[in-house]
Amino acid sequence: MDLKSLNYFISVYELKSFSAAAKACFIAQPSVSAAIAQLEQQLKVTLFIRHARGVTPTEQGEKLFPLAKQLLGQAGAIKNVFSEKPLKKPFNLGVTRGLGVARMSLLLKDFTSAKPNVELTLVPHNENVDARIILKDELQENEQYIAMWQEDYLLALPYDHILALQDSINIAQLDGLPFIQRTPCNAWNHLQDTLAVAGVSLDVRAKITTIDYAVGLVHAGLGCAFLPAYSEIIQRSDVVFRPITGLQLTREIVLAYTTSTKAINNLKRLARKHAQQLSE
Amino acid sequence: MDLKSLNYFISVYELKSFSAAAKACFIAQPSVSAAIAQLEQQLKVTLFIRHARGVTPTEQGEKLFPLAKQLLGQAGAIKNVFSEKPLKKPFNLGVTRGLGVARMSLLLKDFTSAKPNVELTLVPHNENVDARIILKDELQENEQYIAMWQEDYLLALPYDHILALQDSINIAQLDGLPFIQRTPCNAWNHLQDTLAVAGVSLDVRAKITTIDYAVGLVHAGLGCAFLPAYSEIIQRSDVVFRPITGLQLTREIVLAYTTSTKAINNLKRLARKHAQQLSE
DNA sequence: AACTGCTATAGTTTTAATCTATATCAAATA
DNA sequence: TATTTGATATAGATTAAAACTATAGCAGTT
Repeated sequence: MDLKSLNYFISVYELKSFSAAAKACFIAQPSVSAAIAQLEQQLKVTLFIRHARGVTPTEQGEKLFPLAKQLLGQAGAIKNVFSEKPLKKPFNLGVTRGLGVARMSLLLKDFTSAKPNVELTLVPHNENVDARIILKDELQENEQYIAMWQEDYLLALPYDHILALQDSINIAQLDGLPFIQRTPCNAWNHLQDTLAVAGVSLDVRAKITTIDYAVGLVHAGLGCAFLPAYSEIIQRSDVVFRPITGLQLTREIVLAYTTSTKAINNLKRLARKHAQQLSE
Repeated sequence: MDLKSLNYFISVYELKSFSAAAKACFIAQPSVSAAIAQLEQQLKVTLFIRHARGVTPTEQGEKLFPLAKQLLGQAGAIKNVFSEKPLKKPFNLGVTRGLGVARMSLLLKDFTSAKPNVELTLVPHNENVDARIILKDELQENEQYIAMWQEDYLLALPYDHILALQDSINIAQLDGLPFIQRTPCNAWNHLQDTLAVAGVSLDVRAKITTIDYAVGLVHAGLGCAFLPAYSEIIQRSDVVFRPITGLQLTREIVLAYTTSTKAINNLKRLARKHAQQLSE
């Protein structure tokens, strides 16, 4: 298993086709065929079901994809570590909780790379800022905004949880379930209200502030959690996300600003780009 | 850049010798020489200074080592993902905050893999448990323990912070420094006491519960933090850890238990093994 | 000074990746 | 229904890369 064959795997996965992947990777189709077959042999799993027209990933293929993506991303990051370094200049960005460190890092990395003279400082979102990334609920009257990310709240389950076999979960099935409570969180309050009406109670095993840690504990088997299902936690193959029937909660994340400077316009552009990328 | 050449790099780095690495990797020395030269050309950096007898890593080589190690570790983990799966059976493990999700995951993965009939549940450390992993300070009278991890509290700095150029930081240099406060944390209280005596005050920019998030914000440039410097955060190349002169604080993490069952003995063995590994 | 131990270079051999050609199969189209 | 199209798999050839053996060159040790 090497980076190149994983790159071919990712390409096949995304394009659902050996020949398309071969084109994308500028090699011949039989090379892709052989590389995937070799990878399957090395990992002792079947990664794709071959059809007359294209391929579909197996469960194992689905599991490998985010892992391969991450590994290649990290390899790319290693290469980046050794390139040039820019100078800096203050830009205060307010951030609210639970935005997702990884996607924020990608955005902020782009922002600071695109303008080498910008020195970013992250501050709590209720301080004096140049711009801020917050929940739409948190917008103030003097602020304009652009939409960034929108996420449904879903039930996070360990991948081997019995309920993970269902496409969705009904309220009654939550009764007595070990649960990780995220607090403070409006959605949690909504969930509690809905459960109370239905006469359902949860077995709260931990109270956690950060989404990342909540996901980590779901994975470790501590219980389930009700979380905004954004891309970087959905991509985890070890945690499954399922909608709760009759409970539809969404949060919207926006870039808020009061005046448009050059740096803010640049950030707006990047925010749109990153919002678009993550919705694909 | 591929996994194989990074593996050779790691071997050279650890053995400080091309020929020793060649032996360890079961290839000829000139192949190692060529592979490292190729890697240096690809990354456009010099990784090792060649001596008549052996090599020493450059600053860039030092920087690449943890990154390469992590990448290879992750690649190995991908391979592990596709091996067999065991059945389960309850074992309640209490865990205190700030243990480090990654190293805990490795320990717990080993634990659950070694005994396929054990179903691990993580619970807060003050509940009824089979065993718990806690700070030594948190030990109770009826508990025995084995030592696991010991960590000095160090100042975490963004890698490009001016203070990062020093080997250690004196108290006066902390005055007015943007800071991420970790709370609740005994070491923070000690730090505050020491600073108060010295007439030094910090510019606290955020209050964070989790160590991981604190490190994330240090990296993002929000400020510095005073954190236990355990392996997985030390390995980050984007955050530098420095001792504070005249301030020596250490925390000890232990595996605590009241009775010895088979599963606990197995966990004890693994805890020792993991403690040993992380001290190398 | 001679010996030892190391890295680098040169040229050769081996291995792996990739190529072209084409068989086979299923889906789409006329 | 027959034909065409588009896809993956297999076979054999070609190319590129990895690794080899041999040895030069240099510094350190005895």
